[in-house]
Amino acid sequence: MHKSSMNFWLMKTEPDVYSIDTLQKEKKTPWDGVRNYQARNFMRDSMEIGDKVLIYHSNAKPPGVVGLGKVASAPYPDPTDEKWIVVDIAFVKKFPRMVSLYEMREDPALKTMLVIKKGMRLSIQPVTEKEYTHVCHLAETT
DNA sequence: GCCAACGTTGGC
DNA sequence: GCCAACGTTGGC
Repeated sequence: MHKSSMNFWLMKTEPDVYSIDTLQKEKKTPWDGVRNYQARNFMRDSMEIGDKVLIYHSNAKPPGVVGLGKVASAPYPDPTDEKWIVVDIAFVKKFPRMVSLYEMREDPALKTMLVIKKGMRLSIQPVTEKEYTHVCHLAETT
């Protein structure tokens, strides 16, 4: 059974470990190190090549969405631990400015986003197309 | 299978 | 650096 509609995601990375700038330089990377079953299942069962991704800097000052990526491979074993899996994520663009967590929280249009919920640690989250588009729009406006 | 202890995430 | 929230581990 195949899904045909495009999916949208938010994927967290700690900029001290792997930032949007590194992704821009490398153009594509295996999204390794995911050690949470729910996040793994999203990669394994729901992601499709071409899905659009908000790249989010966690453990940053401030935290927020810094740019865009896209899913660039089918799932395959995590090279750092073959019990887990990765997908490749390709660089798409770096935003002219960060859309901070604070700003997303304040925006009524984004009140359903998972990332703004207290205690939400999930490192890969589905977002709606509307949320995705709205975050992109915020990034392109002041 | 329960659940207390422990480890991790990640905002603040 | 603190600690709330959550996920995992392991004894029973």
